[in-house]
Amino acid sequence: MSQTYTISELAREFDITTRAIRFYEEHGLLFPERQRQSRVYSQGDKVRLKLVLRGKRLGFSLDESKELFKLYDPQNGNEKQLFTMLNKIAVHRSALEQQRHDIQIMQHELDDAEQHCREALKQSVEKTAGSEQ
Amino acid sequence: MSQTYTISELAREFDITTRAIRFYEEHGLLFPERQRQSRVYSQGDKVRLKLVLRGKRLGFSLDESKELFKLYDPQNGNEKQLFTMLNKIAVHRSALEQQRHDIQIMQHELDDAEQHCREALKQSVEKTAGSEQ
DNA sequence: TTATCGGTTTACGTTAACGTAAAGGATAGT
DNA sequence: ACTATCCTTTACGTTAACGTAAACCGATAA
Repeated sequence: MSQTYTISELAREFDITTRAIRFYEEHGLLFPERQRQSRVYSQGDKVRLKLVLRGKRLGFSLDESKELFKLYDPQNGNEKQLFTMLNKIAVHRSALEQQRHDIQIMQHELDDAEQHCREALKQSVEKTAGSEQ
Repeated sequence: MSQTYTISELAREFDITTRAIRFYEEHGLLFPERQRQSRVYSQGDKVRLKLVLRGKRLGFSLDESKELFKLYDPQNGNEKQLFTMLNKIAVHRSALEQQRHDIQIMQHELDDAEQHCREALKQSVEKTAGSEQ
């Protein structure tokens, strides 16, 4: 038997609320089983949850993450569908490239901002030192 | 005189609606002047708009972008504020690092997905070829 | 002069992603 | 038996980021 998890275990581990986890299930991102009435989450559920949260950090909507799930699992349909998939993969890929680019630029901007900040701080400290007796 | 822009020029250039642009102004991200009643956008406004949209692509909220503006412009306050700024810069920086990491992983996942997809496609094509006369 | 483009304000509508609260079942400890 | 601790469902509330529509002003081309 592979390990399973309760809803609050997952909530603790990923630092989210149980409400959010149930919400993700409601929207078809998780599929826990049941013991009596309680939800029991599999490894697969945990992985999907991780993917959802990673997507969120990149600004993906839940629907977009759901789309990615479809791309990841090997549900190879007919040829037309496979081409559609390849297309979607390409689209996601270029979006990620754009993001990488955006991040690089922002990092440089933060570098500049930090430098300006440090210089201003230096000035400030010197002035203070100069006015001391 | 440096160049200025009308609202619809910016809308076209960045492929957004004028409504969005006015919304950003309402929330203190842009500060166009007025000619009669019409808004006139400066280079600075254009740059800020670009920053906002870049932020959006990375999943930043408008408030977060607004915060970044404060970090970028040289409004060096007192020392305490400067330290606060350095702190915020560090926080943003680590968020960007996290995102870079997330992107790398997702890119690998897309690689895998594409490979699986191509293999399935190959199988499918071979089967079709085999059943031809 | 009338119609057509922009542009404007005001204001209500919408969607996503939960938060929050109410009311209650199941089980374990005292 | 009582309390506490998880879990459940149901349902209304909230925030961000606009969309959409109505009603209107000002310049300009026919």
